[in-house]
Amino acid sequence: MKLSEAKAQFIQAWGLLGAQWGVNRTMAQIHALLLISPDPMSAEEIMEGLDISRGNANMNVRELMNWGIVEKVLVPGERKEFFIAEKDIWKVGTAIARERKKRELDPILKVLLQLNKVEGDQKDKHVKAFKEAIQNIQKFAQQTDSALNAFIKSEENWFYSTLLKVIR
Amino acid sequence: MKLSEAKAQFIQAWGLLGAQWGVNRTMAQIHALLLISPDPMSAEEIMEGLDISRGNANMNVRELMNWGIVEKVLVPGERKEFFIAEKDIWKVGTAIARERKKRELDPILKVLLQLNKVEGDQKDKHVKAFKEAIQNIQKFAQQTDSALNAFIKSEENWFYSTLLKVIR
DNA sequence: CCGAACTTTCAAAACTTATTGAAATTTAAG
DNA sequence: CTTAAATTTCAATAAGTTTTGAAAGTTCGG
Repeated sequence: MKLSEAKAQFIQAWGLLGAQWGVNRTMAQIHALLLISPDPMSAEEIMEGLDISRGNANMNVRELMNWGIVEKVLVPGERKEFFIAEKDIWKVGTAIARERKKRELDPILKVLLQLNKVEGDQKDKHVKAFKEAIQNIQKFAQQTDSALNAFIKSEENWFYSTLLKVIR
Repeated sequence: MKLSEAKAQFIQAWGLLGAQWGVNRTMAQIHALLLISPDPMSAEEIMEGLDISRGNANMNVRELMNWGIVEKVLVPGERKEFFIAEKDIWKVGTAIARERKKRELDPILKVLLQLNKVEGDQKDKHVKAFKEAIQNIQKFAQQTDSALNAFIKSEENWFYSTLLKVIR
């Protein structure tokens, strides 16, 4: 397989994956493009590489920076801005986990807490079924929350353990 | 808070969560409705409860059954079909994990395997960057695959440990 | 078998989300 | 400063997804 073909395939696959994760497809594709690029890329290069408009490129690069997995770098002697992706995929994973937890798990935990306050006769089977369901879900959600927090935090340990390997 | 209000809030929250998980909103809402219902519900009751059309209800109930988290039950003396949701939320979690792994992780693992075959001069920095990126992602993807498989399998253990608690 | 009750399908319409591109704004070199 | 290059914004539009509802299909009691 030729490099150009392989690149195209990877960008496509990463884009599809992103789309299913609620990340917009272009955002994931830009990330893919930067992941496999040996050098920082300019907005122009991204636009050309993916055949997208300037506005689209700008918007999605910004969002990737918000997520903390793409950075702006300045190339000496160049007026333009260049971008690079975080190449440690574990960091990317924890960044995604952090964002999604914020967007998804945290709000539902808040709602579940509220819903425990439902009033009504314990003997009413509707009330009983509701309370039971909410409590089970809450228990599960809290377990998931703990697991995710551990994963997100693990980034630090991973970083240090990698560092240890390098300096030894 | 009144029960009716609490139900509406839960259905709404669960629907939003589903939407962000790439599950269609109505599908998640039907699941929520069934989760908190003390009795099996008919297509009519679902349509009325969520104010959706017959077609929409039918389609999404079927999909929930494909995912293995909703079942058809027959109520003696009734011509209609009724539906119930899996109430063990851990099972629901593993069912979702299984589906998403199938839809998302498995395809990218396949692509990554292919992409290792890229040909080209190892000294070309483009080739080098590409191979490195792919290998790192592959490693991470395989770790994730193992973790998910363990989680999906854990359902059995969970089931037996719950059973043990009950029969003791 | 027949017919009524029920379920499924699917094309068209409604709704949602992403993209474009041109205008407005910002930036930095001279 | 001024100017041109670069970036950002955003209204219009395109693309994609979900929902509806009526028609077709299925099932079952009599």
